[in-house]
Amino acid sequence: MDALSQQQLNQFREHAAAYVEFNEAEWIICIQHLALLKLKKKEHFVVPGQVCKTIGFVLSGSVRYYHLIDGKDITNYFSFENDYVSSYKSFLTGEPCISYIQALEPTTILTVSKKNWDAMLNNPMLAYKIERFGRLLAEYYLICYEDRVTSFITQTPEERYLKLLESGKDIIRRMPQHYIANFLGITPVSLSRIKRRILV
Amino acid sequence: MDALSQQQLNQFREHAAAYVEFNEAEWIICIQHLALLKLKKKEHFVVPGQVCKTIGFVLSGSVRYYHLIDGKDITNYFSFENDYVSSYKSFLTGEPCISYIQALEPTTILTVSKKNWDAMLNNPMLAYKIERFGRLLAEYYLICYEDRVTSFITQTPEERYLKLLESGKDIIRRMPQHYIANFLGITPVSLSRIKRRILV
DNA sequence: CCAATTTCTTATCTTAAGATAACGTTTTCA
DNA sequence: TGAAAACGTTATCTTAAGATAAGAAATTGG
Repeated sequence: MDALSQQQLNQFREHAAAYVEFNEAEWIICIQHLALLKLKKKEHFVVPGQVCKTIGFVLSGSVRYYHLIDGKDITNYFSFENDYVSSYKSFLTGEPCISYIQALEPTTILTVSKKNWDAMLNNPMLAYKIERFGRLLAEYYLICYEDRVTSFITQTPEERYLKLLESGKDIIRRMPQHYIANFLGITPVSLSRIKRRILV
Repeated sequence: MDALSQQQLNQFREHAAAYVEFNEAEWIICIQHLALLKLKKKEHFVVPGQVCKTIGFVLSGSVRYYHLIDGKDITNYFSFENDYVSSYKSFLTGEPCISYIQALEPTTILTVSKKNWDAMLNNPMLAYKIERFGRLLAEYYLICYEDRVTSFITQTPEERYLKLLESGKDIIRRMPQHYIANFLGITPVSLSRIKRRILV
């Protein structure tokens, strides 16, 4: 486990500032709870059966969430630089994960272990701001997932793909098509057909 | 806007205790920020275009979240007694809602307006516990939505229905089938066929 | 209590997605 | 750099979902 550079800490601090700003005293305590995780391409952040013991902030690189169902690899989600990464359910509840999270390229992640997360929540110097940070973070992802559920309920695969073309530039640009297909809830073959239908 | 009875306040307090317990001093301030909303059957908690200005706790009754897409009514979600109800995205961001939330029967809801919610977050007596309450609430629904997205990605409609039979007793028992169908991401006709397939 | 509405099923037809395999292209990495 | 793996498209066949309509059963509400 390497040490975090000043630049990496600043990158996180700047993005966290969207939720909560730490003063110097708080920040000094805070950074004692952070660690750096480097993943090589294809290394896993977590695998099914394990409890996800950390929550991470992607400093660089990208990860993919996926399931293996009857031997088939099904992509569920992506996180890029400046996104957070965790199997939230497992991290929050302590239940084992059901999905894989894998680095798609060399990836550096700032991590907080569950132990340190709880320590910060119990540290009077930090508790209030960490509660707030946690609330805003959970609310952000709640909204993401709410939107995604709505898209499954109200849109066709073709409509979901068209929407992704508009608002999912990172995913479209950086992810292979068969991952995107799963993310949209369809097979790669089906996405290929949709693309052709759209051209006509 | 009627007053909340002691019993209604206790009902909420007991359920909120799963997230945070208020002492008497805090509780006295807290209840000044709560209100009671009674909805008749088919009345709306919020409609598209409106900003959702309250978050609610269902004391009794039930509500349905739905969209009108090309004139078609598509059910997205349900809340029953002791669930929370809100168009979270709209409540949290101040953007207009995109869905309807409608009472399915006479329904009583304990509500907190956005103004009062923010007031509690800014009240030093309450801020910490409200932040915590908000975090745990958002985390709870985040996990619900995460599971639901995963079910769309990894399961067939038939598998989703079988799972709901196991773990969605309230929905199965109390909701008409065409609402359940939409909730599963399919049409009512399709759900009817699935039910027959399962019997054979 | 009865007419109106809602709900569910069934049937038919259409459309699109899943499964599988083949093939050419691109990428990977040893 | 060259063999292997990964990727995207296309074709075929199968399966299931969507659209629509009709009719029976259940529920509702005046």
